[in-house]
Amino acid sequence: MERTSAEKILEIAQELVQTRGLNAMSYADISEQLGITKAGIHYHFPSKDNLILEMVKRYHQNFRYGTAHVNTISKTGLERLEKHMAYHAGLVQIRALCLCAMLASDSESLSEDVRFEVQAFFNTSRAWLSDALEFGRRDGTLTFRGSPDLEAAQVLALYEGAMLLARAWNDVERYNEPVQRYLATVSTI
Amino acid sequence: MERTSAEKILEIAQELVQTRGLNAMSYADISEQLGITKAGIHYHFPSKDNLILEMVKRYHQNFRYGTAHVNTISKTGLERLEKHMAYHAGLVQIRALCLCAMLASDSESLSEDVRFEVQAFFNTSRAWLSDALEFGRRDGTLTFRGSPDLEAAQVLALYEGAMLLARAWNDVERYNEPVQRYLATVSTI
DNA sequence: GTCTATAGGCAGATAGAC
DNA sequence: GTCTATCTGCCTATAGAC
Repeated sequence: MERTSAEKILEIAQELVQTRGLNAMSYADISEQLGITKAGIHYHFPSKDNLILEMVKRYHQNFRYGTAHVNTISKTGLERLEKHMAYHAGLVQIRALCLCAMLASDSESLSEDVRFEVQAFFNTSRAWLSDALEFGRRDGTLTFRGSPDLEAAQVLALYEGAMLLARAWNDVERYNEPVQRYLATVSTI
Repeated sequence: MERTSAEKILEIAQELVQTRGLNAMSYADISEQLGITKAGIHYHFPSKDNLILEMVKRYHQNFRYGTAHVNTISKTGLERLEKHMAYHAGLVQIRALCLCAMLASDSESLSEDVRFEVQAFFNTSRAWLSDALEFGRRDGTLTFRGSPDLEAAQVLALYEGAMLLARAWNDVERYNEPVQRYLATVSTI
């Protein structure tokens, strides 16, 4: 199965949004990187809003696939968390933010449809984190007080914030420092 | 001492950047709210980059004044933290992000000068948080493991991330939930 | 200091040929 | 599906009158 033009567009556009922000990404930028004209992109995605909506849906779906994969290859809850954090370190290293974190900051420029999809993504993230935490508590690799769901909300805020701060220096250590410190406090090992 | 035009411009522009983002704020927007023309604004701030630079310097300075005031009126370290968090809840309520968090997300659109000022602001924030934490540890109202500086970095990431997430729902409770939970874990009371 | 007028560029989007 | 050509509108910024 070959990658279609629509998929290539989404891929390139997504990286541009994650690194530059919604309003600093243009059809001209995608056109330049992909090698087809702006009009060609409009054939696949009539409006920018439409493009962003499909982008977030795809990002959300890829997140589901990615976390499902992490679940299968990880033996412990701690391992799940570690892999999750490592993945986000990779984003920081290419100067990217989580797509939905970037769109949350550009929230006022979004259509209602996109805002709902962004919320849905964060709901999925929180639910997955909650599961990972609960899993780790049961297998004895993680320890924390209170409900996994509330702990998950806190972890989510922590690493999204850490990614944002790391951007100010373009230094992945600004992300790793607080995140590793958190992992050390919840890890029983 | 009356507020000068330059000050009014900075004030209005800052709120626009905090609520909409750097690239979604224009001289036309400021012009509309302030009642003087775009050319009039260019007289005070020749370029947008210049305007943003002055804005961040002013924001940083106001942060110093604000935290110094919090220090004088607070009896405990816990009280300092609580006031700090309450201030940021106010920002969330008007759909604003911390100015420097917003600019960190728009980092790729910034001049080097502005990026340095954003870093300086975060350094000041972290240092103040570290002091508040240490103060609280000594007065017995706060408890946490390890160095106040590393704890400060984590707290900073936590509430900046919580503000970002709260934006996705435009719901201050999404900020309060993780932040209050954090305060509960460090409070000895 | 603030105005009118305008330059020059880039944005998102469309029409119609191939 | 992709192209060339073009539209309209907004952007930052400047010139010059008052």
